[in-house]
Amino acid sequence: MVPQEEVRKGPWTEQEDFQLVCFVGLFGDRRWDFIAKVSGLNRTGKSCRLRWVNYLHPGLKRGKMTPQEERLVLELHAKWGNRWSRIARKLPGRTDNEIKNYWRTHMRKKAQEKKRAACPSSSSLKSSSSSSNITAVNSVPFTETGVLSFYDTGGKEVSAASKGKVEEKKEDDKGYSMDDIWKEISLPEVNNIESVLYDGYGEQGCNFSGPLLESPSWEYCSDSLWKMDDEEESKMFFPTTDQFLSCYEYGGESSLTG
DNA sequence: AACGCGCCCAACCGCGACGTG
DNA sequence: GCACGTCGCGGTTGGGCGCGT
Repeated sequence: MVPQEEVRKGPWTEQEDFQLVCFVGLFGDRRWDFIAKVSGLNRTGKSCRLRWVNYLHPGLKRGKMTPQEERLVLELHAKWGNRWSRIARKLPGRTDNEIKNYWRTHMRKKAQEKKRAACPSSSSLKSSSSSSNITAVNSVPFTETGVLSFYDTGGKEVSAASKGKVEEKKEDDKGYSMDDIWKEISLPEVNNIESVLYDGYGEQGCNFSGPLLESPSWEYCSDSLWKMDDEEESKMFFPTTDQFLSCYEYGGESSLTG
């Protein structure tokens, strides 16, 4: 499955993003190897999939986790351990990678804080940032020594707590290029995120049919591509090339040719 | 102002699961 | 039943950026 030419690695360019978005729009987000080939991107299907799932998917949220999401992550991690993708399915707009990264950084920090708290002698408690918002730290799977074994799966201490709503939040803290892309596609500003992380959110996958849906041109995929059943896939509507490309003013390089 | 450090996140890798011929 | 190709997941890494000294 190695293309003739050398496979590109490393950061994606806007042009590549654009191409990938186009081809995913045309062929769906299943046939990654196929997309990788026909798109002309010298990327592996794997790389394309990752880029789409973690960055280009229209339903993605960006920005910091809300306290509710943080709680949910804690809770679900305690329940399921490092099943990041599974956890991600309960957090609309969040990817497994994002959650994984979040857990890695934030929870490690918490572990250190807790460790320090357990050993007050080392009183250099400088920790600053993200601890302020988290209220459910108790459910973090610390070991008995107080040290968080980061990659230990949790599995206990499931607090029955907190199924919260995702609060509104501003997500503009980073002006990312893809945001510009979606803007270019004339999408409305993200409305209030009222998506409720209710208990029965369901294993059938995240449903972005709500306010997260940003671009009208993505309606056909926004709630199905994220985690799509085969059945849904078969029902899925794909626009024609013209329909799709017109959304992007393809060839007009008005949007994101770099 | 310069430097060092830590955080954050995008991307890669390896491996197992799954589907198909 | 087996081999091969593809996909998905979890773990890891490297670079950019912000903040503190």
